[in-house]
Amino acid sequence: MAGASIKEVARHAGVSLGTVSNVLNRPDMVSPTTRQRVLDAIAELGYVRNDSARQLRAGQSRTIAIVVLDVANPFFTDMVRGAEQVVEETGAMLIVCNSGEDSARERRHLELLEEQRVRGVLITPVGDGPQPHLEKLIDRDIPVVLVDRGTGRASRCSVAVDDVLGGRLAMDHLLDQGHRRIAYVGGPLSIAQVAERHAGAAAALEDRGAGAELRVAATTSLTVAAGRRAAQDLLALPARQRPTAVFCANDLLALGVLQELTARGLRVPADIAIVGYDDIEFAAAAAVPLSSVRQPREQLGRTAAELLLEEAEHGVAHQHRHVVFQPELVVRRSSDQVRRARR
Amino acid sequence: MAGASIKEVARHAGVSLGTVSNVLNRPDMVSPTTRQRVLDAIAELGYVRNDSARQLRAGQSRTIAIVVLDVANPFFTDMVRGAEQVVEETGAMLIVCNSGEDSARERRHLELLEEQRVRGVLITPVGDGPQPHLEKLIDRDIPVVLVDRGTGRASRCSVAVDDVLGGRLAMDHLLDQGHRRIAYVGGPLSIAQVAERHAGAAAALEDRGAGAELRVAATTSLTVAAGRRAAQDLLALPARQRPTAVFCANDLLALGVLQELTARGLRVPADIAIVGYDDIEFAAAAAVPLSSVRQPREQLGRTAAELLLEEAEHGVAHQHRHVVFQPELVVRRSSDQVRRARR
DNA sequence: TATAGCGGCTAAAACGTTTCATCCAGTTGA
DNA sequence: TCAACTGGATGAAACGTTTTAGCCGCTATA
Repeated sequence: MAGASIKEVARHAGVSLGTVSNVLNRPDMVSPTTRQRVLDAIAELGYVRNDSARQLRAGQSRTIAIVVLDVANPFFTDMVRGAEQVVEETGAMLIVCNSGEDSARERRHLELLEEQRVRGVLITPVGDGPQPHLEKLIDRDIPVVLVDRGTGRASRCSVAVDDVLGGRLAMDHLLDQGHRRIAYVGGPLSIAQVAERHAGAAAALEDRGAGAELRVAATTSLTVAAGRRAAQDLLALPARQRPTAVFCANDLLALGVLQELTARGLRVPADIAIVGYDDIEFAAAAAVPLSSVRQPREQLGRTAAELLLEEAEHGVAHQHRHVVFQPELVVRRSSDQVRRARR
Repeated sequence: MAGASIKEVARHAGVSLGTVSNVLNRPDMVSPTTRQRVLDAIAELGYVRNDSARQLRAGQSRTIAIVVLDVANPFFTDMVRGAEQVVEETGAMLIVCNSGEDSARERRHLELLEEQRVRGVLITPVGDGPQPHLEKLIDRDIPVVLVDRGTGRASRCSVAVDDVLGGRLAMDHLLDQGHRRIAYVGGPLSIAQVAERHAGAAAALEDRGAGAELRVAATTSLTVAAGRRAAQDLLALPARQRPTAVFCANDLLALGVLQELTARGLRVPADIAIVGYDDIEFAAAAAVPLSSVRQPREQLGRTAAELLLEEAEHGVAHQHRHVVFQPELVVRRSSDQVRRARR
């Protein structure tokens, strides 16, 4: 029972091998009576298609992969859910791979995906430099869509949110609130999003921040724990260098900073204001509700998946596109001086 | 360049097909000089193994799947990370599938996984009843390990946390704090964890809760949004029926309840106390730090993966095991009457 | 000197599909 | 009555691996 092949089904139903295949793939090309005989045989033998053989013949799988930086970061899981919606409508399967911000793991995953001849890859790449493994996929005509990551490259589609603008929004807001010593918490800078959000903040400062300064507190990853450590570093500074506001590269960091500051007895935003990035669901529910730069998380995943499917379908005729969404600042208590007064 | 097969590599290196295969799979069986010739050819042609063909021949893939109830729930992503650690050490690949608490999607995923002849499946099943698709996998000798879900069945391994005990811990704590009208927020009850946590709470009440009552506020899913709706329902009750404490089936619900109560101007824990379940990272960082029943999230994933690999390796010789971890109550401000007084 | 053993390699079969060229028996049209 | 077509089925080839049996030339042993 376990492991009947198409051949045994054929024998059992007294028909040829090709006929069984037809029943499976274009049922209306076979007469109702034989079709039924075949279906009965299938049911009786508990036959299940062997996808390896199918793929081998087809040269391609019906699987699409999404490679994210951190599967435990709600920003990415929301993105995954968006992509899922689109992919599953087509009967394909979305598999989720986690690079964990580790470029060796990323490479390993891409190698395996290439061996599997996946139909396409959605990826938020770890590094910012040249991406030989991605190029290799593209050489093989496996469509690649960069997610949450713009690109000048004409060789692939991309879906991104304007991170420079996001950085500007956050910085402008903090400057508006009267802050003059501001820290940017994030890292590693090799992650493009981290660098661009910083660039935006720096540009805003440049434009109008006479007398203001932006210090970088580098982290090694984008997690709550890293945020806590960064906060410790900031608190170790001499009082007159200590920032009055912190802009974090993502919400996990911001939550970590918030936890550590609170644990050390500082008040947010009275002593130090915080702005995060992503606006994950938990930002609004934090001990002090977190101001954050909102990204259209599910939309990002949906759009990326749509571009990928389009490319997979149209092949060479496909025109690469670069979709850029606008972020939006959501001000909550963690950076709101007015409410602070009211508190 | 895109799509060289082993055959072309062989021709290019002037050697037979089997030799190339040997270079790939048991390099020391082939002499250094030919080995190098083959490796050169591989590099030059950009050859990449075709996993479909490999699997077809092997009859099995090197992929392990984990099917979770909600990929956006940090509890599950932590579990996934635990499983990843173990699986990747073996060179296999872990693919993450999301059933979204939807049994049709779960079935669809299992069908696809079966077609792919995955080496094994880690799953937190949606329903509690008989599980025909799981049985089907097992009939096919595909190992299945139930995660976060105990079972009496002898036909598979399982890894779980004692949910009845967890429910007891939460309820005992609330009773200790003097609460007498308590609500259990969770659902659907067809999810075993939901039912067992409730059972534990009910048992605790039975044991010692003279004069106390436990009302069930059923939800349709285990999300923040569902928690908010449940809180609205509770607030719609006449004042004298309104509970003074809420025990939630997971932390997402608890955060939702917390948000809604706060938005409606109620104080936590003064007006209503809350205890959650899972102790996800965000529980401690919530507006009011959340008491929660802690589960060993990553450990759960690691152990499950280890059991699965063991079964996959030893085949029939394998003895099914059922590992049960103990949960632990973490009391924070959301249910702490002492701190409430101090506040 | 015959024999056995061995390292290194080859040739061919097998895995389970899908597809393509054929074939066959009816039916239609002239 | 014959040719042309048609719907429904068949048989075989092909996809790219891995594995197994076997071959060949060499060395060590008796």
